[in-house]
Amino acid sequence: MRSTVEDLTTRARIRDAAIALFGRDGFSRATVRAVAADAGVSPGLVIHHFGSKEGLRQACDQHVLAQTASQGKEKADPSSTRHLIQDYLNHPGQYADEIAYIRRSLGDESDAGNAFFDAVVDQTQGIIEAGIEAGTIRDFEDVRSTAVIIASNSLAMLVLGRHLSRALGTDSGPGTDASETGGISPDLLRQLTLPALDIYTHGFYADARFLDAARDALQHNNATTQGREHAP
Amino acid sequence: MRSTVEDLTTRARIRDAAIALFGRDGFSRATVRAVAADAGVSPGLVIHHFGSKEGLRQACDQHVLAQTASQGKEKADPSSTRHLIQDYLNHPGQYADEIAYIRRSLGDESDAGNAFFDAVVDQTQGIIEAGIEAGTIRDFEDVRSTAVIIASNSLAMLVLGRHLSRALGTDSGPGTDASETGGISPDLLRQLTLPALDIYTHGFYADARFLDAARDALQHNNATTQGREHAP
DNA sequence: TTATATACTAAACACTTGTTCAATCAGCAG
DNA sequence: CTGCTGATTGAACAAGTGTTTAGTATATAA
Repeated sequence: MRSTVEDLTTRARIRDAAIALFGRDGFSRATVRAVAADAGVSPGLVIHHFGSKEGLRQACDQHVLAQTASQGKEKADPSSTRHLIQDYLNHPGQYADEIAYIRRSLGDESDAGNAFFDAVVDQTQGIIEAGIEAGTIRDFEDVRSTAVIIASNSLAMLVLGRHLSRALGTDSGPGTDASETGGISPDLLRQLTLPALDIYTHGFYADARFLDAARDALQHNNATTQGREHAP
Repeated sequence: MRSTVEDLTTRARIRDAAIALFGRDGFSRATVRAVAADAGVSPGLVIHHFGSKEGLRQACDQHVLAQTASQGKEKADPSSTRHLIQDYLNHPGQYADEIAYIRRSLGDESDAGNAFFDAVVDQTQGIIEAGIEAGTIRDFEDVRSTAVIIASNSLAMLVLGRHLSRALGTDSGPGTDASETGGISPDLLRQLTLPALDIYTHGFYADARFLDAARDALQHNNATTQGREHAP
C-alpha cells in the first residue's frame, strides 16, 4: 500500500526530512519537532504517520536501504565500493542526505548500518572473486577476510571523511557542503586516489619481511593469547 | 565492577564514569544522572565539579587525549597504529573505556576526535618516513596522503570493529566484552592480520592496469569535475 | 444529502533533561 | 571553641522531550 504512490505525499516529506536530520544530527539529537518543522507539519502528525520516533527511524532505515541496494546492484561490475562513491561525485549533493544517514548508521548501533555493511562486504567479495577469475586481482587465500578488509578500508573514507579532509587541508572552507555533511569532496578523492591505488597495486612495504614475521609469529603462537607483530 | 582502585578522588571517579558512559552510549544519550549514579554521587555534584555537562566532556577529552598521547609516544618505533591496538590486546579490557570513547569521538563532531586522528596521522607519517629511509617501506611520492590512507585504514578497524566481527562471524557471542564495547577481539585481529599484511606487502591488484588507467584519467581530466576510475 | 474515515493541528500531558539552590557535613585555621 | 571553605546532597526549577488527545477540516462512499 505504500512505496511509489505515497512517495510524494506528506508522509514521504516527513521521512525525507527525518533522513536528513538523522544523518546530520544523529538519531537522538534530532527531535520529532525539528523533523516536523522541516517537513512543514505538526509534531503530532509525525507520530500519526509512523507511530513513534522509533517507527520513523525504521521507515528511514528501510527507505535508505532500498534506495542504496538498488543503486548498488546497478553498478556492481568492474570496481567495488568506491564506484558508489564515485557515482556520488558525478551527482554531487543528490545522495548527500542518504550518505550522511548511512555514515551515522554505521557508527551507531543500527540495523540499517549492519545491513549496509554486510551488503558492501558481500558485493566486494563477489567483485574480488570475479577479479581473481579474470586475472585482474591477486588470488587470495582468504577471500572473505580480504573482502572485509577492502570494505572496511573503503567505508573508512565515508566514516572518517571529515578527518581526511582536515588532515590533508583539502577542506574547501567552512560552510561547504562537504564539511557540513562530512562527505568526501571531489578534490579529496582525487588527491587520495593515486596513493591508494599505489598501495593496492605495489603494496605498502618494500618487501615481505613484515608479512613473513607475522606469519611465523602467528603459527608459533596459535593457542596462546599473545599475538605480537601485527603491523601496521 | 569498577576500575582497580577506590583511591581516586571523587572528581576522577566522576570523570572515569563519564568516559565509560560517553563511550558506550554517546555524549547526548548519556545523562548527567547516569554518570552521577555510576560514580555514586548526586547529579548536582557533577555540575559542581565540572560546571556543566559540556565541561565534563572537555575534561574527558583532555584526560583521554593525555593518556593516549603518552601511550602513543612510548610505542612509536617499529610499526604504526596497529601497535597501539596490539598493545591493547595484551592488556585486554584495561583501555576499553578510553578506546570506546575515542571511537565515539572519531564519529561525532568532537575536538578530541580531531586531535586524535591528527596525532595518528602525524605518527604514521613519521613511521613511514623512517621506514623509507630504512628501506622497509616503499618510497612514496606523496607521503602525507599515504599516511592519511594508512591511518584511515587502521582506524577503520576501530570505528567499524563491530561490523568486522559480525561480517566474519568471529563474534564471541552476545554479552562478550568485545561485542559490548564494539572493540576488536583478539580472534578477529588474528584473522585479519595476515590478509591485511598480504595486501600491504604484495598489493591487491594483480598488475598495474588499474593504477595506470587512473593515472591517465586523472592527468587528462585535471580541471574538469569528472573523476572516473577510482577503484576499488 | 449524511456518514465515515482519514489528514491534520493545537494544546496539553507525562516524563526526562541539565542546572540551580538552600541546607547540611567535614576538615581546618584562628 | 568559632568561623570559614569546599564537598555533598535532596529537592526543586525551567526547558525540552516523545506522545496523547480532542477537535477541525476534507474527501470519499452510500
